[in-house]
Order: sequence, then structure tokens, then C-alpha cells
Amino acid sequence: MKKYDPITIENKWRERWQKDQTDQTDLVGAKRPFYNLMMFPYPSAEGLHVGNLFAFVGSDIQGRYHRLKGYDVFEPMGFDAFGMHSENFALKHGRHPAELVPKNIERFRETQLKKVGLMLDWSHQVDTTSSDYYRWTQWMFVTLYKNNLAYRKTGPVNWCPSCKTVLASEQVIDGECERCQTLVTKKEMAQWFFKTTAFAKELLEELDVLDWSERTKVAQRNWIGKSEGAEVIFEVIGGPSFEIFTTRPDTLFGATYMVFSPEHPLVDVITTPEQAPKVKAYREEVSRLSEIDRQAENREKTGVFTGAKAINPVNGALVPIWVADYVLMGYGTGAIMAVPGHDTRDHEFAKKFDLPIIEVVSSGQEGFDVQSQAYVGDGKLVNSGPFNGLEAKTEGIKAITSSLAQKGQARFTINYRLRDWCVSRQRYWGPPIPIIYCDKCGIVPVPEKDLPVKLPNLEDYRPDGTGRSPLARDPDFYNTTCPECGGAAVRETDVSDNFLCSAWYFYRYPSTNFDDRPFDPELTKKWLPVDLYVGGNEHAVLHLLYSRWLCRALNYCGYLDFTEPYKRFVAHGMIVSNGAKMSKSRGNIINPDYYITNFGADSFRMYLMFMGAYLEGGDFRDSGVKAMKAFLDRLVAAVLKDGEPDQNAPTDPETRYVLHSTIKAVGQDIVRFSYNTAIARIMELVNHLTKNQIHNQVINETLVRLLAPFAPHLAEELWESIGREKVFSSSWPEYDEEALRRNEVEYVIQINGKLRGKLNLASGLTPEQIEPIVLASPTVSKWLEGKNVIKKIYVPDKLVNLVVK
RNA sequence: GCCCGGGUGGUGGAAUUGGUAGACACGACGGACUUAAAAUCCGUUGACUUUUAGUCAUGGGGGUUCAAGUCCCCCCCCGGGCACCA
Repeated sequence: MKKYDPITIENKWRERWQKDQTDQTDLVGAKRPFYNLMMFPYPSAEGLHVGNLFAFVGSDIQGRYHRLKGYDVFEPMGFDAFGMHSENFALKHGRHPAELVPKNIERFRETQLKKVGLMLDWSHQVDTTSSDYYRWTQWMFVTLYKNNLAYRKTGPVNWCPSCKTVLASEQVIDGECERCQTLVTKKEMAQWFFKTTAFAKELLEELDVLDWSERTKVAQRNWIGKSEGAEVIFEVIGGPSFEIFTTRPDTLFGATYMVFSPEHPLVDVITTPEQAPKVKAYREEVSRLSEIDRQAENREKTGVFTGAKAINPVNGALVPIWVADYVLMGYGTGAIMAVPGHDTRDHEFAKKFDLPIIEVVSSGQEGFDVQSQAYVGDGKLVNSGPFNGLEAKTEGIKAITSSLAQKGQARFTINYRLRDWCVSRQRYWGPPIPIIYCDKCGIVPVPEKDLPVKLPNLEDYRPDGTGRSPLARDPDFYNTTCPECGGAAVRETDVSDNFLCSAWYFYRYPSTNFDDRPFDPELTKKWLPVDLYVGGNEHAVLHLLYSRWLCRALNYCGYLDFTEPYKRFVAHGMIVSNGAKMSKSRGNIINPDYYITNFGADSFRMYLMFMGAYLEGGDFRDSGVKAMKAFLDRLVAAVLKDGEPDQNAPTDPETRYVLHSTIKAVGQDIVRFSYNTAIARIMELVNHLTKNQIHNQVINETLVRLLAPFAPHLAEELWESIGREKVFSSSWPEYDEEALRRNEVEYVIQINGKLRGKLNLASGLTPEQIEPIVLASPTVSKWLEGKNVIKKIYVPDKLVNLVVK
């Protein structure tokens, strides 16, 4: 090879690697297992997005680097093909998903993924829509149910009118459906939930020690949303008692009214007959509001008096109970004590409805009046009987809660914002929920031996918006017999959220050969948890949270001996195109196939990694891929220069320095995902070779191996051209610390911190040896005329700063 | 409002622990080669000035330090997470 022709080379090595099964890992015999996972895509018909490739290539570089470092790397791939994205696409084209999905998968794999040069082990592919797989997805459901981690409940749930299904709260973004951006409404329905809240504490606490990108952890922390406080029992005069949740029990003496959420079940019980019509009207008015309207910013407070009064347990004061929609049923206990003196929302409400405001925490500020503004800062308790003088937020909280707790009227609690995961979907394209309803036996999970519950091939699979799945239109599907009593029974007709499919796929990869278990205990012990997971941060509170929860759940059920699925998670950045987010309307969508066909996968990979910091994202510019191809042309020309290369290791200190510092820097940069600087260092090495006409076998062998993780096809070809075999069975080059030591170093000479000159001096000189040289240097001496040196700073082998006056 | 990231030439972006700001590229300009163009190669390229040198420059304003893109305080802007969450 003299001229670099990427297409020929890439075709050649793709076939060779496939034939030699280069990328297939011996899972049983592996000595140093490294599980390198990337987020599997959903096979849309648009094909692979450049964002997918950016993610995959960055992950593949880690896989290839670890292989060169001597690890047995397992790098599998699969397809997340159940779910609304696939179904909606099929609907749009008037086709059936069962017909389109296999075609899309085929196309993804054969014409796209295989052309990128990812070292994927295709002998362990996973397809979530195959019954070999979703049988075990259903097994997860049954297992969770049997262990009391799944339950069915009727209540208000998030409903997307466009997708015609319910959604989990994680799938509602700013009040809109995460798939179609339609405004989500509330609907009262019986749905299946997983108890994600059961592990809220563990999921939150473990974040502190997880080796994950910080921004992913922060997103999860915010989502789980811990707040510490107390539950306090109030009693309605002549009625029941109820609990409220507060983070400020220290302000109990300032509670001048109570508020129930309109959905609170006690509202009907306590409302007096005189107030009943008003309360009823208010509740109806609220129920007509969309969630987004109800929680809109700056919305004026509304509410009505119930006629009932409660007794404040700290002082026996009678306080009126109101109903208002600024209190949400879904958080805490759905009822609050209102302290208008020290809470801005309560203050606003009290002003509007002319309710009393009492100061119980002193601001200590002259002229501050809680009648005009709530005080939320620190301070000492006042108007609080025996607790006056205590530091409110610390001593006050402790003292008041403890005193009530002794009488059984309060307890310290922690509230989490996290909701249980609603997993029912009234759609067709998903794994049917494996539950049977029997009049006699109630809810009966489908026995393991009867799994999978196969998804029937429905001609008409359109969602109808009735709140029931299309499967409810197929009597052949839902009519069945009870596994327990043998009597007539019906199946659950909803399918499960496809985030359940993706919550466990990485356990399946090593165990795809087993059809009698979801994952093999031995292989799981050897390969999991995943060593490195690379993916997008948009899944922070979706897939990444669900899969952490499921791992804990499977551990709780006794199927896993670890509690976190990924040892390390790295969130990559996002690519924009010419400074703007990619979108069809802007017309700046990047078609990866075009660049791969015209410049080769290696140039494309290299450019994707070079255009910006991998963890931050980058700006795709058309000219960049071409420039990268030109660089690889220069690299090929340098390695395959005419004439016999020098077989001896280089002796020139400068060349040795450049070579060994490049090895060191590229290795360090790969480890910290700084691919753009790693590639820049490789460019510098090539520039050095070209400029100095260096043609050396030892350098070439090093250069090719440094290049290999980034441009695998070209590296393999060059490796062969310089007389070696199988670059990925070789090793990562080692650097020689000795070569990094320089005999002569460039000193920066500063006067008063300003750069005034540079001097090349022998390394390792003492300040005493340097001083006369510096003072004698003409560039320096002219700055010293008529001045006194009052201070001298020396940084060894680097810098001298003279402070003069 | 609270919590995370960011803000550096014409552009994408570099800059381990405070120690030469602008690595590596793109683009632009000049030159070589060519009938010409493309490609390739060689230069120049932060701004300003009185140009063998100097002054100013990392969103803005203060500060610490011999020395600040980097540390501290205040403010502005962009991206992301949470948000009537009690």
C-alpha cells in the first residue's frame, strides 16, 4: 500500500476480522475480563444517528485500548426494539412493527454498525422483541410481583392523549410527553407499579460512592429529592386526626391554618354541611385544570374554607382547615400546616384570604415585619412558649419534634420526591404483562413454565384511547384459564414499559446461549457488574435510574450478589452541527453514511473524536472530516516512506523525547476520555517525523499502535505493511521515563511577573548556578538598570522571576 | 428561586498541582508547483502601537499573590437538572 484508499482497506479488514472472529470473546476462558458496554440503540428506520456513532466510537476506543493493555474485552451490541418509537414509526408508514423491526435491525447491523469498525461481538446480540428475550422480561415482572415489589393500584396517573397511554413520571418532561411533547393530563386508572420508592434511600446514598459522571449523579439526586422533616398528628375538632409533613417543625407555634390537597380523602369527611357546596365546586374546578396549569409559575393562590378546625398539638390553638390546590396529594401526606410568617407560599395565601400571621422566628433585622413578608432565614424562636430562644432550624426542630414525639404526636421522617414506577402501557408493541385475573383466585402471575406470554400478531394494533390496550380487542389472547384453579380467567392486556426491557439487557449479553435462565450465575459472577458504561446523560433519571433500581431489586430477591449494575458510568457530550442543535427544520442533520462512504470510517471516527472534548460534546463542521483524511494521508506517507526504515531504536534525544512523551500523553488522555488532545499528540508526532525526514521501524510500530484505538482498519493495514500481524493481539507501547528527562531545558525569565526572555540551560541547575547567567543575559540586564532586585523566585527547570524596584 | 456544568483568536478547541495563554486543527492570506484549477508542499495568522521592540488581551468588576484562564468576593450571559415538593 502506498496510497491510502480507505474503502478498500476497510472492506478487507472487516471481512478478515469477521472470518477470524477477532472480536469474539472467550467468555468462559477469559483471564482479565473487561465488560465494555455502550447504550444499545432503538432501530429507527432513519438509521443510525451521528450522535449514536459519537457515543459508540468513544466507547469502542476504550474497548480497543483495554484490549491492547491485555484485557479480555467483551463489547456486545443489541437492539432496544420494543416500545413506542418503533410502533409509532410503523403506524406512520401503515405497516406492522413485527414486519419493520427485523428489517431495521438488519439494516442497522449490516449496513451501518459493521462499517464503523466497532469491535462488537455479534455472537451475543440481544433483541428485546424476540420471545427468547422478552420471556425473561416477563420473568422479571413475575419475580418482582412475587417479592412484593410490584403492585396494582387505581389512582390518578399521567396520560398522554396523543400516544394514548399512561406514562411514568420520569417520562413526563415539563408536563409534556417525552416522546411526542404533547401536554400530559391526569386520568384515574388501575395500573401496575414497581416499588422504586422501596429503595429510594439506598439509591440516593450509594450515589456518593459511585464512580459516575458528576452531572448524572446530580440529576439523580435531584430526582430522588430527599427532604428531612417530621410528620405531625393534628386532630379535627369532633372529627378524625390526620398527619401533615413539614420540614420546619420548629415553626409549629406559627401555624395559623391547615391546608388539605383537593384530592385528600378526608376532605369529604371533615367539611361542614354549610361549606360543602363551595368545597365541592372548588374540587371540581381543580379537577378540570391540567397539571401544567395547576402548577404554573406565579399563579394566584386559590382555595376554600372547609368549616372544620384542627387543634395545634403544641399549644392547643384552634386553626381553620382549608382546601387549596397548591398542596399536592402526591407529596408528603397531602396535607400541610401553614406558617405564613415563615413560608412565602403560605404568606401569599394568608394575605389573600386574610388569615393571621404570627412571627415565631426572629430575623434579628431592624424593621423586618412578617406581616408584609415571610422570613425564611435562620434565627431564634419567639412566641413559642417554652422553646423561645432556641436556634430555630437546629435546636428548635429537634426540641419541638422530640417533645411531641414523646406524646406520640410527631415523629422524624424523611420524604422522597421519587414516585413508584408506573409500568403499564396501553399499547401493542411491548411485552404483555404476565398476569392473569381469576374471579376466584384474584391476581395470579403466569407460572414460569408458561412464559413467554406471546404477543399475538394483531392486524389492527392501533391504540384507541379507551384506556385499554389493543390486546383487549383480542379475545383469543385475553381469554384463558386460571393456573391455580383451572377456571375461566382473563389476562392482563396492557404491555409493560419498554424501559423494563432495557433495565436488564446487559445481564443477558453474556448469557444469550442459555434458554433456561435469564442470566447464568457463573458468567454473571465473572462479567458483572459492567466495568465501563458509556452513554448519554438524557437517560440519567430514566434508564440509568430504572436499571439501578432493578439491580437492587434482583439483589433483594436473591438473584444477584451485587447492588449496582455499573462500576463506572461516563456521560458523553452532545454533538451540535455548525453551532446549532441538529434538526430536520434547520436542515443541519449529519448523515454518517455519507462521510463513511466518501472519507472512510477511520477518518470519520477520528474527526468525531477530534472535534471537541468527548465529555462536553462538539461542533460538527463539514470541512473537518476531509482534513482528518488529509492527516491520515500524511501519516501513511510518513510510515510507508520510500526506502528501508532504520531498524534501530532512535538515539536522537529530541526524537526520543517526542516519541516517549507522546506514548505517555496518549495513554493518559485515553484514560480520561480526552480524545481530542490524544489525537493532537499523534499529529504532533507525525509532524515531527515528516519535518525531520524520520523513517524508523521502532517509531512506526509505536505510532501504529497509538493510532489503533482510533483508526482500527488503517492501523491493522499499516501493521501488516510494516511486517507485523494482528495489531490488536500486540500490546500498548510502553514509554521510557529516561527519555522524558531533558538535558537542556528552556527557562522563562520574568521581571516582575512579565515575560522578558527565554534561556536554554542545562537541566537540574541550582538557583546559585542560574543567577549569574540570568543577570548577565542582555535581554534581562536592560530591565535591571538602575533598579534593585528585591526578590528572586525559582521554579526548577522552568522559570525565574526577578522582582525589582 | 435552589443545585450542577460552561463563557478563551475569524472558527472548533488546548492549557495535571497558580508558573511562557492560544497546543492541535479549520478558515483566511502570501508563495511554490500547474497553461489553469484541484490536490500537495512551504510561510504568515489574538489585537493594537512609535514593529530588531513594546502595550493590551481568557464574559464584566474588585481582591489575594513575585506570578491568576486557573484561587477568593460581587455581577452578567449560555446549557442542563429540580421546582407551589411543604
